[in-house]
Amino acid sequence: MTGFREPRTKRETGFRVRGRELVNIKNVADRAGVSIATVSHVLNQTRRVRPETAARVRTAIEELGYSQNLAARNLATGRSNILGLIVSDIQNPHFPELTRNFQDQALLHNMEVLVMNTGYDPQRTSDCVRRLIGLRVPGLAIMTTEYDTGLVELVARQNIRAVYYFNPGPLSPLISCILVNYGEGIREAVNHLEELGHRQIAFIGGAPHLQSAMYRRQAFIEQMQARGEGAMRIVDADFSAEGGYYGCSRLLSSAPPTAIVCANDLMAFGAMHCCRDKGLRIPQDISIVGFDNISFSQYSHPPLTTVAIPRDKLGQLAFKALWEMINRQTSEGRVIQLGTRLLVRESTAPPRKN
Amino acid sequence: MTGFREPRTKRETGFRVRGRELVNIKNVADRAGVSIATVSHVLNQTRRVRPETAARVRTAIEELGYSQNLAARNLATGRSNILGLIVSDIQNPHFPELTRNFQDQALLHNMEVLVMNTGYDPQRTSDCVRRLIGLRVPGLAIMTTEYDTGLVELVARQNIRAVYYFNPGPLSPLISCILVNYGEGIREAVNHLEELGHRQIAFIGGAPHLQSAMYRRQAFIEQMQARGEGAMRIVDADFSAEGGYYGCSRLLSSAPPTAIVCANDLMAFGAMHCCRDKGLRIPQDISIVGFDNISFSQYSHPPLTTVAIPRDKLGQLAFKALWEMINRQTSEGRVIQLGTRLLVRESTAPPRKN
DNA sequence: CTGAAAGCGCTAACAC
DNA sequence: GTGTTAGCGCTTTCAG
Repeated sequence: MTGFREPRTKRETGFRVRGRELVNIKNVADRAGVSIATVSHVLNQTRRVRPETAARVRTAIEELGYSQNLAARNLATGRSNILGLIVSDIQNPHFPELTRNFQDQALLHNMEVLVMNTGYDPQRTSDCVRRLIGLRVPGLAIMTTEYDTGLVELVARQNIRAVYYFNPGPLSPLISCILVNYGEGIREAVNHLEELGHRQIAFIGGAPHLQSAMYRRQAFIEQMQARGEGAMRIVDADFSAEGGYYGCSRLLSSAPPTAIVCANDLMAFGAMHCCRDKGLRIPQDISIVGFDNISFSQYSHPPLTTVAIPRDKLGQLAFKALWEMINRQTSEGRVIQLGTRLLVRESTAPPRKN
Repeated sequence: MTGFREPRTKRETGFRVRGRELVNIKNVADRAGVSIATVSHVLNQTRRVRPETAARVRTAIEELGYSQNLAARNLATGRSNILGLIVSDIQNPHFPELTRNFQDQALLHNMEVLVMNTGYDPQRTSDCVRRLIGLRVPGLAIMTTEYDTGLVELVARQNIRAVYYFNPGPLSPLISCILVNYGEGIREAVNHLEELGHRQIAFIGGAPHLQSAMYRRQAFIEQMQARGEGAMRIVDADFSAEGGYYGCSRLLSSAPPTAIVCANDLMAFGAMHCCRDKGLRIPQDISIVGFDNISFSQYSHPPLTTVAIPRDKLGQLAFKALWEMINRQTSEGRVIQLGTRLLVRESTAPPRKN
């Protein structure tokens, strides 16, 4: 059936065969005069090794400049030390802040984080997931609010733990989520403006197909209706500063409102800029409220009144929830509800008396 | 010497032994009625396969929901499909912009990007490199300006291609770099202010141990001296908005300058904020210039005059240089010189007449 | 155009 | 406390 063949050439010189390792665990073992098992165990501290032996191994590692091949390790153990983190827009400061906290936590547990960017495209979220599946990541933080149908199932089928930033449906030992109470935040914002005396309040939303944009938009509508306000104007933009600018310019083109609530800070920046370009002073002529409390919001001029998501916690909580599932410390995923807090700063004031 | 032992249990049921793959290349091969080799070649298009055979394989892949194990692939080929990107501060918008471009390019070439953050700590740069070496990344973009001695050598010894954001010493087929002409940028900034009539120009620098901070600081000193200006005040901060704020407050505490050049935009934001807190109007009472042209600089109020690094190109150029080396399209690394351009916006104006 | 099988570097079960 | 070795899933050489 098949021909017999001499074993292929093995490493004989110090050079690499077929582009292989410069120095591997075998070399270290030889140098230290121990078996490769011992080296492995010293490296991973997976069983007791006599101190002198361990020291010899470590010396050999040092001398040879050995570095463990993680691909091999991952293959042998069947799981990778890389976690996936998928975000909507790495250029929106909200996400770097989250990313940093997530990474810092991961680092403490010797995990790497592969950050992927979808640009708010649900299709790309699934693409990213597929790529991460190939890497056999043990866990995934999907911190985008947009997703294709079937995404959650795709992940679960691979037995990968995941934390979502939206409601992924029924929980399981593989599924957790972090839910921000967008509605409450928007309500606070509207209440604040109403209490200041505003009646013409407009809203600049995110792209209407995004879940998080929908929630905020819907909450705005409900709150305004509850207040019995008819004068309610809504434009949809795209969560970017540019979008905020153009959204605002549309609002100002006829019957300008006295206050604008923006679905995120980035759009609020754009809106502030637009207002000034039209000669409106903030907050004397028009009040602006943002959402997210990205670190820049306090450095804008005037400092932006915004609905704060506890962003320092976001990345940490996501990691923690993921880690618990990966290490099976929970029989079931978690639902983490995150409240918001209105930070009143100088971009809001009572409307001008006419 | 060693005992004989029956071969360990093999996969017999559809279940996993020792936590292994749910579906692997073998399963696909069996299902398609071909050999493993054929599946591999269909997957990677590394040799001609009869169309019908290929189709059968693809059907099997589809039906089984097979996803290639990249750890195994990487182990077998001896190189990973992950590139490392090390940045100083993912929360400084300069870096997300760079990151995004780099990642977009990488994606086009089926590469993943592992982004790591050093927080401006040179020690952490080396740590990151070591972790990436373990992953056997084929290439590394070290876009930090701070580094330990020996870093370049550490990387080169592992035969890893790298692009640096500083001058790494002699080039080699493994080493490229992107050098921003900081000095020229600072000179433009100072010239601009001088031409407006400013004589008391101060400087807020980055952390003094960083190379990029040094360059900018030095250029400022030289340019001021060349102009024969004695009234030159310099404070060192840390490239953050907070740092800019406190640096500025120190400058304003005695003999306030009429203009401030900041070593990056983030510090300029902080400085602007501080000026306003002290009752100074920008630009009437004091002019501010930034450096980097992060996307927010045009949304600040007033829009920030800044020295622009062509940031859209930065990530792309870094990737391109790396890719060329990885594919040995160049016999030698590249030195990419990047010029800057002063964007005059509304944060600068002639000094007030006394 | 296709298949068999060696081997990538490591882990972990088993033997001593 | 330490060593031997099967096997992780894949690529790729060699043989048809």
